[in-house]
Amino acid sequence: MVGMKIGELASKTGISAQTIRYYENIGVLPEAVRLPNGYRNYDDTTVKRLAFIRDAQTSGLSLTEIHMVLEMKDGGESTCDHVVGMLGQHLDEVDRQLGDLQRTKARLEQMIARAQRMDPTDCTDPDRCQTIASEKEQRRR
Amino acid sequence: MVGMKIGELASKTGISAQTIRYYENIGVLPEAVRLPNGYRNYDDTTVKRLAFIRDAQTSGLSLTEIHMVLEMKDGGESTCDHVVGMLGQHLDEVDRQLGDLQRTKARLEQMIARAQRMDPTDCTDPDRCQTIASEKEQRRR
DNA sequence: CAGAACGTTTTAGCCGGCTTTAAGGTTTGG
DNA sequence: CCAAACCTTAAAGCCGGCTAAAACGTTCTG
Repeated sequence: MVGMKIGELASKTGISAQTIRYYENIGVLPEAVRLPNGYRNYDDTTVKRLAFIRDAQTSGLSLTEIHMVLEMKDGGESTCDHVVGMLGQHLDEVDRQLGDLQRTKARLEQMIARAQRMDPTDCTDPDRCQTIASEKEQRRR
Repeated sequence: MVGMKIGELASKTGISAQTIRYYENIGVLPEAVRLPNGYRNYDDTTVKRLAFIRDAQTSGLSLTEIHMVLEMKDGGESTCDHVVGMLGQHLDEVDRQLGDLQRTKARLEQMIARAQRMDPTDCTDPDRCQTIASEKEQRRR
């Protein structure tokens, strides 16, 4: 089993053949070696590389960033410092998103609670929804 | 000040004129009344409606969902039950996203910690990054 | 030896929420 | 009276990460 075609690589990795070609297009995969008939030929290094891509994606890295890391690796540079820096930036971003999401959650819970103790006949203003209206507006009432 | 043109509405609400037209296109704003010269003319109900849209967006509702709520309101139906149901679904979704994000955060922290106690000369495998490689792979080493 | 099941390419579409561009018409200020 | 600043429309572009379609060539299976 020295090589495989794109379909086998796809079923081995769970990544569709179209997506694998797309990855080659945008550069996260190098140009594949071709068989005499023009078919792409892969070996296990590409299986590993795709696993790496999936891992990196799961960690929230974009394909562009993964591309950058892989380019440096392909160029033989040491990437650990760079990778750690990028991961730190990502962690910051994830923290920001967590904060946003927690505020959104609090908002939603407040609104649901408010809606449940509200008289439905209050729902009359055609340009306002008492349930969704901002807290500022709510306090003013 | 009985009416205003789109520019004034834009500066009053902080929502750009293009976006306001876009909202009219997709239906979250009703078709604006026109002045004799064809210019859109707005009053304060639209200011309120845009504030409502921003509030609903901040609560994580998509324009499509906001559109649905506003359509029901415009049709005179009581929307509280419906809105509460939608908010509940959103809360579930937000919880799911929070879980994802917390797992991602844990992953990132683990990777950063691992990278910092790692020997940079280990960074040799051209298809693997020791820092980003999956936990499963890490344990196997 | 047919036809299914692969492979190839280029191109376009999707999601959401805008933003930009092009090519005009109207109004306002000095 | 002219230019700047507003307004109008329709259409295209953007972000990311694919997915699908069309139109073709190759290889495997019965």
